[in-house]
Amino acid sequence: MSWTDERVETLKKMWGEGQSASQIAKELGGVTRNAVIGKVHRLGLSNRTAGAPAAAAAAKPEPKAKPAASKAEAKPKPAAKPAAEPEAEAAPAPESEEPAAAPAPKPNLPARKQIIPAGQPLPPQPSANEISPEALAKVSEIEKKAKKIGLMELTERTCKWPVGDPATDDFWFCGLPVQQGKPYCEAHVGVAFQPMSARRDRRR
DNA sequence: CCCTGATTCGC
DNA sequence: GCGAATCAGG
Repeated sequence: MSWTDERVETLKKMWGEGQSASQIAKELGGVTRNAVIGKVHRLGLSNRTAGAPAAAAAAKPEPKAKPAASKAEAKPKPAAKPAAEPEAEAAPAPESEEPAAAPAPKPNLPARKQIIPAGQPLPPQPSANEISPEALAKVSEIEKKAKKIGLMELTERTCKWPVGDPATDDFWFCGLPVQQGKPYCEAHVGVAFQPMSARRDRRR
């Protein structure tokens, strides 16, 4: 893979958005995070434009002539196509950059057909046992791949999700690699940290 | 150990 | 210019 214009553009964009080098590398594909970092430095944008780019520009207005060879400018473009470039430079107004730049147009399908109660005892609290079908399916699926480790094998980055009855032989911990920070693997994090379901239907 | 970016240096 | 290896943290 080489640093084509597009790839560099993606790199710039993502780096500007604060994405990590590894994330960028993953996105681009065919490169390692080292390559990305190396390129970032070569491009001279090791300094992320974050926080107050406008302020930095105002405080340090470099009277530098731009050697930018504008290819688009040389050609008189008939307004045939509104090929608008999302490139915004020299914006007088302070840009409010959103850290969450997810261009993924997720079709929020209301596939919430029914609520499936979790069959497993939930470690945190068996309170709101309302897990999305997807998450549940995910869990039962990874449960097959679970390393099924014992209490002694638990380390700081093994999923500590218990499965089975502790009073039985058939008891083990998931043991898969945890999601950074969390005590569980990705799948189990999904069911462990549910977005506070509206739990107001208390009996009274 | 996982991750982060920064730097070096042979290619 | 490129990026793996390495360094230096978190």
